[in-house]
Amino acid sequence: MSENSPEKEVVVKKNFIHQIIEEEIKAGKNGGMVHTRFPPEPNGYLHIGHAKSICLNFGTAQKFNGITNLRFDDTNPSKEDTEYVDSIMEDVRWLGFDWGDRLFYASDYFQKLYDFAVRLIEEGKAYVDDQNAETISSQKGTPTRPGTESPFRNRPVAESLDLFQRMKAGEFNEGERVLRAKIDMASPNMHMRDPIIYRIMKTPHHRTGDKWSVYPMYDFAHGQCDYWEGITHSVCTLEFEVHRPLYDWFIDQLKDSDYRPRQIEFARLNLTYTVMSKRKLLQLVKENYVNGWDDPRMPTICGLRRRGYTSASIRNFAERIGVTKVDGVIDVALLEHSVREDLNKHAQRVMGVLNPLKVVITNFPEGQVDELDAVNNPENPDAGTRKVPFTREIYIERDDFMENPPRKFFRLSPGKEVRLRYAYFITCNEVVKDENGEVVELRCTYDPASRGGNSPDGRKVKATLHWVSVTENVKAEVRLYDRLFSDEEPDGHKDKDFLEFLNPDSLEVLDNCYVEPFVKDAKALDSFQFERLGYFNVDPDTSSDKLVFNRTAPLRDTWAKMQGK
RNA sequence: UGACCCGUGGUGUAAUUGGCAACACGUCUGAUUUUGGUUCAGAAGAGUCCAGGUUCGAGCCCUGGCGGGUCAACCA
Repeated sequence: MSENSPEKEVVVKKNFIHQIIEEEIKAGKNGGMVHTRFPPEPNGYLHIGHAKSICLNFGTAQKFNGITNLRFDDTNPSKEDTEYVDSIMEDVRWLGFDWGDRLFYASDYFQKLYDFAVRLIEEGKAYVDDQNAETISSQKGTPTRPGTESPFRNRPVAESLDLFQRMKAGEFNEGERVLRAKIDMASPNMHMRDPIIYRIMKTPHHRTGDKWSVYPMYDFAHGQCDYWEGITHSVCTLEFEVHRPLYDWFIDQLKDSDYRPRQIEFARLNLTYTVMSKRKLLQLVKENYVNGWDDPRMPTICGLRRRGYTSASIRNFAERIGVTKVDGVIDVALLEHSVREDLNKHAQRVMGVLNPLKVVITNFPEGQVDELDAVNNPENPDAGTRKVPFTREIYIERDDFMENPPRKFFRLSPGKEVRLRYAYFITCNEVVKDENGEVVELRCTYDPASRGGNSPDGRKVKATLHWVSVTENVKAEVRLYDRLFSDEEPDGHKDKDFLEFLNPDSLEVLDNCYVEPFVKDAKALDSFQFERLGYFNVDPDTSSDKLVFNRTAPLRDTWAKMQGK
């Protein structure tokens, strides 16, 4: 119904990367071509932080009439899997982006990468090191102290060549030898201290099987892939800033013209009340703190989608937050605002009662069904109207009745008259309680002249209540979500684990809810506004005999806010 | 004590590249309303981390501090 709203395209603001590109184009660089790439590692599901990167990479290319490649950075078979490849493609597509026929894998370049490594050895710019991980690491030095050179650093080229070939042939065990670039063990940049560029791995690769037993490291693969694909702008997050000299060093060895990809770093997205690291998200899933990667409380793309977020709202959000090198934290309220804005314009309105309280209209004929007209979306007259059945017995929201109301409570209470949305004015005459003193039923009378919601005598009422017929309805389960963590920055505490801040009330399941018949044929992911309550969408758990809704976001609620004070 | 990066209302982003700080979210008023939603009108809130300097003029340039982040995986 409103999963996507492509008609309203996102206005792309100018950020510092666009500014750099504009200047380059003015200077005639790359013949005015802009070619970006989105390079996920297939070792987890995409989250809202990746969405920012996706929108940046694809959006930037679109802005400058360029193109974007999708490239899986699959250089570590021990962590990667095709399960993730599929979900990543689905998510990028759902976000509304298209890589055309430019789907690549770092593994496509394994042979070229290997050949390039051989060339570096031949040129005396790389060597095989026989030392183990601990030894190599101890020779690395520290950020303030230079490292020491490996005893194998100056072994004959022929020897390195032979050993590297035998590493590839599988003659050695994992960890026995590595290939290192010969750069500068005294560099103030740790990444330039003879970085390891190939390691032995015997784990089968999800695409190349057991063809290889040596795999390139990220630093040795990424820039070269960019180069071979003709990428002009290699946009990545801030933590790769210190890698840039190494990225450039490899390109320097490789390039045979003026062309070279340019790495530009930006700040990754952080959101209040959530964690964003893949490791932590994986932990939440593995240890069952949530129900899978697509749990609607997760900041994953699939979680947000299941929660009812539209791709348009995520694209708008990505645009709103901007792109800079300042690493900060975005208020989740901005994300929530983005969905409400989109859903307000597009969501079908419907009435649903979450915590039912039975109301008997004593002067309404028994057995009669009154079909009333209701507006489908006040923001969009073209959405038309529908019929809602009204009967002698209805449900209203428990919160909409108070026996002893405070001054500002406009809703129903003994003796008071309110409007039932699209139906009639009713007055509460009697409160029926059970033996515990709990209100179990209200007995009201209606004014037949107020059909449709207006009284001919011009009488005003302060409140309009939503309602659902006791006999004409669809029963449903509704899942209410709150933030997963109770702390603004759950992983921002040095002395406390982020799990300590898990919100025990992040999920509330209501299984005695009633919705008007209109929703009976709703399909998974369809979005609705339950009037006065919020936006809800149909969960895929829905079956033919059980309708399940997720609350995407509540409506702004000034009454709740007043009470909170 | 090293290298690199960053520092503008509560939060995020802007500022025609040197011309008296704007927009969004949030907050608070008020109006409208058959959703205490939406919409509309308005308000409060920073003098741009600090100190010097250049200049008629600095958030933008220079110098020096201070604060924060990243980097010592055979991860990406």
